[in-house]
Amino acid sequence: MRLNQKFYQKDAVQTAKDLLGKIIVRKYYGKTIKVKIVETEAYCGAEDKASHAYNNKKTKRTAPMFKEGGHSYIYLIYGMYYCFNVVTASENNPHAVLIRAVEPLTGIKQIKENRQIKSSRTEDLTNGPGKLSQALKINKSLDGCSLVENSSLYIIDGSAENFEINSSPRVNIDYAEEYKDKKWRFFIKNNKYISKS
DNA sequence: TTGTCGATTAGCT
DNA sequence: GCTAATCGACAAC
Repeated sequence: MRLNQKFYQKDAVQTAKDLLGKIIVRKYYGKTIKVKIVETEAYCGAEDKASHAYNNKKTKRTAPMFKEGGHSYIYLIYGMYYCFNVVTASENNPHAVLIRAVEPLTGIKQIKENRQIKSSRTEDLTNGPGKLSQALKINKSLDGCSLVENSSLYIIDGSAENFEINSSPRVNIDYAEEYKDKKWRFFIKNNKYISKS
């Protein structure tokens, strides 16, 4: 079942943990790809120095972060990769969860078409934020859309499997001073699709 | 209008 | 471990 509005109305840290094990559904040209979320990072409100929305900085790029929980926030990084975030909490309270890695479930043929990599390892297809966006054909046209209403990108419940959640400091945010050591990166323990050990 | 640089990745040493 | 690739958002002028 699709996750409802209420699921996203929590702070980013709580939602980041709750999103582990959930399924992202991506549809285009009549094709469907499903992947399981195995790694996330929380970016938490105006106080978080690692966040693009630190100090309530609202710009053209960060505007979706100020929407109500349940919208997407997608931006271009390093001129070549997109990062996919899920906006959480309430309107004008800029929380977001970066999806860092997923495990392919269905549509692996489509994913391989989108990725075009030399490596034959399935693990290399989606084990990083830029990789999974490429794999799912996620781009600016989906920026700011509602994951509760949109029919080509949304998130559903996972299976009732049990797993253990690990946490660690977030990746590549050395500039964030006292916030860089916060353990706001969450991942499923022992899953081989996470981006780094 | 211009210059800087990033919540990354792949390929090479 | 190191670094090029490649773009638009952002801030300074």
